[in-house]
Parts: sequence; structure tokens; C-alpha cells
Amino acid sequence: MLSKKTKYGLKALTYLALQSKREPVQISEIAEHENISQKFLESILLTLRNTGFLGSKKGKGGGYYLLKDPSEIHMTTVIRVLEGPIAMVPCVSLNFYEKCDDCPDENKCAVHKLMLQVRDSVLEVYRNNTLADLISE
Amino acid sequence: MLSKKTKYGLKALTYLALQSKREPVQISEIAEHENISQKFLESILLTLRNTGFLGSKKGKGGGYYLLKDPSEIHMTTVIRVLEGPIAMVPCVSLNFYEKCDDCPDENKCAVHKLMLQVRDSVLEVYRNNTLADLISE
DNA sequence: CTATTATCCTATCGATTTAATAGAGTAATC
DNA sequence: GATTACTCTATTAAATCGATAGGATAATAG
Repeated sequence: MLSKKTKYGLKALTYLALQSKREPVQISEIAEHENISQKFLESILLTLRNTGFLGSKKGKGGGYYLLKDPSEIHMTTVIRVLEGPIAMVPCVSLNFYEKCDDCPDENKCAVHKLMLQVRDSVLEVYRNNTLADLISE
Repeated sequence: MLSKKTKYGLKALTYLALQSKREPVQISEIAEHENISQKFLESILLTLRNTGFLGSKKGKGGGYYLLKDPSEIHMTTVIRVLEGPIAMVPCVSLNFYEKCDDCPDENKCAVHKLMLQVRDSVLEVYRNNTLADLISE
């Protein structure tokens, strides 16, 4: 299940990407337009800022804005930041690998074999999608 | 993240599929061999029985056994029974569809667009794998 | 018929995670 | 210097997960 954090984060990113001008947009505007709890969205935008996707400006006329072009924002990185590992089990994770303590031999493990394929196919989808792809007609 | 329920269930199924004879195997034997909490495994095998994957026999010499040939057991059905919906958001689920209450138009939703692709690619993996595929060398 | 074996079923529990909220602090603009 | 709006920490309620306990039920062995 996709967390609301990721869902809301993606929606906020697309909202910012759809702005005609690259000017700061207030949290409240995004929250209202996308039907998101403002306080919850605050924390999400903060992590998107701390991970280099967004810039921010304080005070009147402040808000958040994209730091890169939507075509430069890949779903692999967005998902990893918001949702965590893409793999469904740590033993097939590229960036968060961890051995199963119960499994004596990964190469003979059916779960491993299946989840490797799932990881690869999901990864390909994320690699083929940037923020620009998601907002295009 | 894949739940332990699904992980254990898959391991139990492969253990049963690898038996030379189609005779009942005790829970304790599976639990021990696959390093699974026996009580937890009990409940998992029970749902696999109630959903038509396994048969069971009580009393001495009792246990669980596969009801179908491993090549007839598709990952789509196994995963749906153990893990639930394959889609990461209800609005792209084939079997558990549900409209997002916050999203005014699915066709304009970036999350929807992305998760549709994810669902399709994962579904293809599951469709291409039976229990027989997972235990083959 | 009775003891043993092993599945069946319900109920509960602790830990973790998730989504949301509260409130005070900081920096920029007017 | 007042207002605006982001920054940060802490807390909370609810849900889910993994595991455990204990007794009921059914089949076999003798």
C-alpha cells in the first residue's frame, strides 16, 4: 500500500510543476487545492526540501517551488525519499540490502526469486517516469 | 513491504511443492524447516486451506498437502489471498477498486497514472509465475 | 472405547507505523 | 515592528502486524 505521505508528496510536486511561473506557492494553497491536511503536508514538503527537490522562501510571498525542471525529477528518487525502499523485501533491495536471518540460501528461496522480478519490473516503471511525464496529457 | 504472512505462506507452499510424495506434512515440520513461528504458521496454513490451495488431515499422520499441481498455482491468486490487493492504491485496483475521496478526476491524477503502470507491470510478473516456476532450478 | 495426535478456531497482546495535530521558534517582507 | 509563512519538535489516536495462549474438534492407534 502506498502511504499517504508519498501520495500527498507526489500531488504537491505535480501541483508545483503545473505552475506557469516558478514562483513560491504557499503550503495552504497546495493543501486546499489537493485536499490535504495542511500540517501533514508541511512535514512532507519539508523533507522534499531537505532532500533537494524543493526550495523555500519565508515570510510574505513565501512558499515552496521546484528546484529542477520536472523532466529532471525521476520517480526512482522521489519514491525512495518518500516511501523508502522500492523492493518489497530487504534481500532484493539495491540501496537497502539486508540478509534475511531465517533464509539459509537466497538462491534457493522462492520469495527471493519472485521479488527480484517484481523489483526489476517496478524499477523499470519508475525509471521511465519523470515528473514531466506524469503531468503531460 | 511484503508481510511476513505472505513470505511464510509462500515458503510453506514451496516446501510442500518440493515433497516427493503428495502426503500430509505436519505444521511443525514446515515451521522448523523454514524457521517460522509454528503458531503463526498455523493461521497462515489455515487461510491457505480455506481458500482452496491446501487440503488437511487431522490426527496422527495428519498435516497439510497441496490440492493442485504447482504449475496450476498462480502467484496472482496466492498474493491476493495472503497479501491483499496487488495495486498500491485502491483507485487502480482491479479486484478491490475504490474511488479516492480527495481526488476529483482520476484521469488527471499523477499518482493514478503512475500506479496504473506499476500495477500492470507487477501483475505481469505474477501472471508469469506459478509455484512450479519458483521451485525450478 | 480411550488415549494420543494434530488440525481448527477465537481471543488477546505488545510493538510498530501511520496520519494527523499542537504549539512554539525563525526568518523575510511590508 | 507587525505580519506572514516556513521550521522544528513533540505528542497522540488509530490501525496493523507478528506472535502467543488455550481450548475445541476430529482422526488414528491400540
